[in-house]
Amino acid sequence: MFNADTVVILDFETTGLSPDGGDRAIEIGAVRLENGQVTGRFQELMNPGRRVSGFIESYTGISNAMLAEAAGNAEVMARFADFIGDFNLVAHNASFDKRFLDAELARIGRRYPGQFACSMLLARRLFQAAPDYKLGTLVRYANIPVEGVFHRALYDSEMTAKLWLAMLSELSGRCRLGEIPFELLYRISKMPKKSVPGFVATL
DNA sequence: TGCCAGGCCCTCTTTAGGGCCTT
Repeated sequence: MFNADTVVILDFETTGLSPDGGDRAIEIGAVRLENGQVTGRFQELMNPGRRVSGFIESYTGISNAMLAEAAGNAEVMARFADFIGDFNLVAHNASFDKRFLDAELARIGRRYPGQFACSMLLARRLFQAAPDYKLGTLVRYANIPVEGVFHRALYDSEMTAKLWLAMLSELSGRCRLGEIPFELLYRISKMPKKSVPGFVATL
């Protein structure tokens, strides 16, 4: 197998774009990848204690009625902190999900020790010919079958996991490494774009 | 009252501006 590291790939649905501006998580979805296989899934709605906008209802398909029946953020995020444990994390445009994860966990006094990698940054370096770097575009670019609706947390995390595996496959096809550790992917995702092809050729 | 993100990346750049990506 080309990656023996276990990673948790996650996606939040939220009330808006900025936790600093008062926005909250309303759904968390995640898959655990072990040896390239999905070995765990997590999906829960959470009630942020306020109504969400009509825009968010239509964007996510998550209604105020659905959230009214959900457990509160603290209860759900505590379960999610147990799920991620000390594994490394991945999300598409991770700077967004990391802000919400940090904010929601800070509210309940929980932390995570792993590194947080971004599939969008890695795609910009490994799929430089892609037309753009939206999750849906990259999934189609990598010829990953689409069989659900984007903008729900578990589905988007499943698609991000498949994209992550497609990038692992792409990289393993371009180098001689038998196993590609998370640390290497993380390092490539932070490298200047121009230096990536030359670096990969040395592996 | 009125406002409302932020990190990355490119370029007509670095004493900056604007588009992308996430909800």
